[in-house]
Amino acid sequence: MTSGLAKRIQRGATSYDVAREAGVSQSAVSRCFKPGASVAPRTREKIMEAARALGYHPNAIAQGLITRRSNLVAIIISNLTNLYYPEVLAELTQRLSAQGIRVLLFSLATESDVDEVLDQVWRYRVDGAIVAARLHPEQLAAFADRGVPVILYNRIGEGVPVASVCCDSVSGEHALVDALVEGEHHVFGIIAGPADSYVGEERVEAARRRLQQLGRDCLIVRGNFDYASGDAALKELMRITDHKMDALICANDLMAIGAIDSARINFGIEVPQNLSVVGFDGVGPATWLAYQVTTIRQPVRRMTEAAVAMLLERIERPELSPEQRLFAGELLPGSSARLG
Amino acid sequence: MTSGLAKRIQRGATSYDVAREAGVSQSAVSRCFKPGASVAPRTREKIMEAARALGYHPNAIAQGLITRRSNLVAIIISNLTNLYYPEVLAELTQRLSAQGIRVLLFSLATESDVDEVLDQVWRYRVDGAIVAARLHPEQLAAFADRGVPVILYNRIGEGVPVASVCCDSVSGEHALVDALVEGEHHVFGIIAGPADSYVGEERVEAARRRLQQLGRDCLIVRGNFDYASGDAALKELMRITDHKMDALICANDLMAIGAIDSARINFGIEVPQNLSVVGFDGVGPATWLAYQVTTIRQPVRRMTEAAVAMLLERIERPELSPEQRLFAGELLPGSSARLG
DNA sequence: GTCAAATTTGACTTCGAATGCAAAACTGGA
DNA sequence: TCCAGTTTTGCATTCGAAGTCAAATTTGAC
Repeated sequence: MTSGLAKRIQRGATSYDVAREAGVSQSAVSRCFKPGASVAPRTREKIMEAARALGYHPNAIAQGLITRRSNLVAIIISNLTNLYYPEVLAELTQRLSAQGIRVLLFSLATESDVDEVLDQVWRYRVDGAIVAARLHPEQLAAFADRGVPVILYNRIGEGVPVASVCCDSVSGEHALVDALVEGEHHVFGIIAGPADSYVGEERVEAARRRLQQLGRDCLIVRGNFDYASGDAALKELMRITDHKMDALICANDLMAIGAIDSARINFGIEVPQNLSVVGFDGVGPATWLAYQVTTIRQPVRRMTEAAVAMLLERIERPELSPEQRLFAGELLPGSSARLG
Repeated sequence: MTSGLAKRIQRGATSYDVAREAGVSQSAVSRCFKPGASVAPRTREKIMEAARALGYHPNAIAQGLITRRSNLVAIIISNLTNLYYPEVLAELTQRLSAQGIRVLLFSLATESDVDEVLDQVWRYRVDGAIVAARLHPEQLAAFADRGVPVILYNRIGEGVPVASVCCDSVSGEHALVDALVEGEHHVFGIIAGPADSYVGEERVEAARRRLQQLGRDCLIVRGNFDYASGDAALKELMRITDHKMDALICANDLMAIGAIDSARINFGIEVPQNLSVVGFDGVGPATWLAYQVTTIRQPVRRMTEAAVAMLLERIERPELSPEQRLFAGELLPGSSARLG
């Protein structure tokens, strides 16, 4: 093994190296790695042998340049610490991988990062993007301008038509509210999500409307989707209802869990005997023995599958219309609420 | 705006387009986007103006090809569902982003995927990799062969010298065991992690040894790092100790939580009055009111910071030796154990 | 063995930005 | 105004694989 050869391996052998080693042209090597190309069996064998010997792997960067297909998809997620997203991310990544597509991950710490992130997204010429973060209409429009298909996850393009995959907040909250009302509750509280969360607002609005339709009032306190804010919001609700609240609707499971712990530990309230609590998402801890939260489980597998399928479709056929797919969640009865 | 121009924007304007628009050469455009290059102020202005008008963003793919620097780093994680990893992933991604480096994410569903993942890693000519998954020695060696720096996260290269960042299992478990022994416990149980987890084995071995040094026996049952296996392992331990176990050491927090719930709910055992439980990691739920797990909190921020710094150093200077950095965890006293 | 058809192969160009080098354009001092 | 020195600019080449097209080879029918 010459030093030149060793260096080649270090830097990554090229198709020319393989061609020389196998005594063929670079074109032949290229064809050999392209499924369905015309290469004689003997030639293919020689080339594969040489490729193995040199540790050759086609340079995806060079491929991307000439084919104008990077096989990269950007996944943009704002808060990975929301227990719901890691599962989504793992599913998306594995499904995309299975389709021969790599994931360029962008995790946003603050809103202001978005433009920097988009700059990078454009630079890498991604074939598409899946977004679970809040983007401005102009930012969404930029995707369309550049012909980069996007799928929004659990949010819709506000004002801009964008393809999206969502879990139906309205039907989910209806089911929860109906069951709570059947269960003979009198004072309803709601813990909302942060004001900038699309699903948070949608869920709360759906619950509030349904309660209204059924002739019930409710008090709303804002949280920010985490455990501590569930605790804090519960305290606030107990204060303003003079401890009379007996039904609590939370915009996600994590706040429901915070509220349950707070009720039990800070107030000595029994859940569900004296207070019914319901959540939304169906994340892991919701099913723990201590909580068994009554909640709506999002069909994550079906939703991620749809997101990937829709994205791939649009990469192949950019003219497809911005379909919105809405998935119904499943009511997990749990035991954190007395239902009718 | 001509149709040709519109198309250009669609496909992504090139430096030639910008050059033509600004009336300069492609080289000038290229220099204009390279920090510290020599461009006259007036020229720079013209170019930037044209770039803005055309929505030009340098093609990172083409840059990567010519400079042999993709500015991509692979992050390989086996189980994102382990509550500990999302936090690590978010930190790593944001820190790398801040350094102008993009993350190519690989999430492994099964062991067997590793070789496919590595194939892709080679194809994309990543500048480096951060690995929180079990790789065979030959797989690790492949990184060295190709001159791609790797940092292992919470594991070390078995047999192969590889740079790594770990949280010190031994000192952590020593602290926990010492405190438990001080707390007058008599029957010790351990819930181990899955056999293929490096940190799992290390933690259990450290705890077992320390107990032995202090003259205590212990019973070990294997779990797999999730909530359900904490529950199952607790049941098993209660059975084989004839309900006499009064101290339980878990290889991670999630199993500790499963065990606490199981003890309280399935056996009516008070924690920590009748049973002390300790964990490891310091993940979010460990601090919830219902648990307040006595545990070792890993210094995730410092660890991820170190991992990124070490990786960047090695990308610049590949000859650097495979340093191992060990971070001490912090004992979170919690209230799931009676300590001395 | 011949010849047309089918298959396989290689030369050459392309993708878009970076860079060495030489030419061009400035700068300021005399 | 001229010239040496400096800064700015453009030409031409490069990175590595894909794809077009024409040349070379193989195939098989007669």
